[in-house]
Amino acid sequence: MTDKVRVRFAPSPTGFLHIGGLRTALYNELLAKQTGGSFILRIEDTDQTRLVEGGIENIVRTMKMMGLEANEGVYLDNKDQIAERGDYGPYLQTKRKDKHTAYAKQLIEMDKAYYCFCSAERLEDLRHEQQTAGKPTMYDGKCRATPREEAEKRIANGEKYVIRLKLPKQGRITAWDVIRDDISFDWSLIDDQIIIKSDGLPTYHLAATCDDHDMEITHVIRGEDWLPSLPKHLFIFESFGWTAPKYAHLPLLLNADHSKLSKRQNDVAVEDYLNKGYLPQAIINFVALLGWNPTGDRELYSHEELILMFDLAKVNKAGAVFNLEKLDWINEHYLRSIPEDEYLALTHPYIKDLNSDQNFVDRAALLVRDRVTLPSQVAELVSTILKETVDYSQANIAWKTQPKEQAVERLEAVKKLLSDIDESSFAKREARVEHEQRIKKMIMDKGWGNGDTLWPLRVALSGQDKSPSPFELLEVLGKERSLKRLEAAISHLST
RNA sequence: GGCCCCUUCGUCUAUCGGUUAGGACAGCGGCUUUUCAAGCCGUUAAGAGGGGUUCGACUCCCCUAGGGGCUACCA
Repeated sequence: MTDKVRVRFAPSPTGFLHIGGLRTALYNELLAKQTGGSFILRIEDTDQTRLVEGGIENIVRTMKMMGLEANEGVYLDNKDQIAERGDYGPYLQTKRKDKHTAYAKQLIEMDKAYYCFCSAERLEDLRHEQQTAGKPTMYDGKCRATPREEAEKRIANGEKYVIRLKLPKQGRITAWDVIRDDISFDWSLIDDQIIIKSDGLPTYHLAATCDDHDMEITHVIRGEDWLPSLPKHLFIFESFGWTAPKYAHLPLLLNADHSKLSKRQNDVAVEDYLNKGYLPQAIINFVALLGWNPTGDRELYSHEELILMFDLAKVNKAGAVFNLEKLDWINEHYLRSIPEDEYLALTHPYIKDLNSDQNFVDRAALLVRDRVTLPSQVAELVSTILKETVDYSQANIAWKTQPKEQAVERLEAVKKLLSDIDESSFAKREARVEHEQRIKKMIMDKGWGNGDTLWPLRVALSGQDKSPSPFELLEVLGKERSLKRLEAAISHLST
């Protein structure tokens, strides 16, 4: 036995990485990294009816994109093929079928489990009966007393069967949870859970517990929806005489109406957020703080800082509403603080076709950096600016009630002022300050107002009522484009 | 219905018996300003209810209410 922390994220490959699963994976990873332990990815694929083609690859790939890579278990090799690493494999649960079968047999030997021959129909009828009688719906224990020899004979005769846990029928069990402390349950209300299905594969309850033991998992960090089945899991550990891992049941992620986060009300796939352009570090930051906070007076943490500060015992008990406004705010923050070239790479796909001058495109993108929440939003803000010919029909070039003639006069003056500057210093990066000083000086000298000069100038350059400042626009457009637009605006006003 | 869990501003949260109950997002207001953003400053807003325990409860206990989860040969 090691005393190192060994934790696992164990999704079932039903298609995609769920945002709640991401947080579970993250908390596992944080604990592992913090303690120098192992973070294991195990795939729980025992439900053959719910397998989705490519589901495993998708989950692993998404985790990798999020910066969450398991150092043990399932991964994708350099040919993008599912592979496994580590000394506790296999890490694909169905490959462990023989182990599970053996453990189930052992439980039967120990009289901690039994064969059950009840048909799905009988079970359904039973449930229905109990329901209408207002009683708890659970297995009535019909096969519990069937002698093993008789059961084995029936199996030999080809009868279909499942294996059920033979749970105590009286007394209480008190379980301990890192987040919730003691929780106790009445054994009489807990169902004799099926652990081996009629297809021979184990259910979660057997597979997860046995695998956790075999893999020497020290902490099971999983969603709160597993809390009710904790006694069954502890029963399995106890039956084998194994030491159970520490359990930490995470509060659920919620819809706005406080129901369990669902597809109907929210995007629940991590890739949905990635596709929209949310940055991995923003999603991680956001999700980490849903249900946990190291101090309460700080919102922005890098992955490394989260690793340093994470504390499982400080995780909240109550569910957390998944609120996109905060995610937006965090994303804006990261979008503005990443290196320029990263920002450009993110926005490029949305705007690269708007103008053939890619340098122009890039600088326009930079112009609206503090106006966007998501990279895709640059397109709308920048499309008018990037068009070589500006359409003024939707814009007001003249300021407020300013006469057209006056706007023309101001534009002519600016045009004249700018035409003497040579191209290279016109468009250099620091030029916006020079443009501003120069133009404002002229306005002062002439005794004009800022508004009646700068508004027409800005709209002439951008073609938009709302846009970045004229000085920035001049710099980004460069001399030729700027002068062309001034002319165009003047002629638009003169018609 | 039964079992289990949960309950601080609209939302995410801090507080681990003594605070003017703090921060953040959103909202609102202001500053700046040629517009819109950004930025900066300010501001509205909370301990579900009722009992205890205690000199003193958001904090501990009980009850009630409300919410959620589970109740599958799914995880």
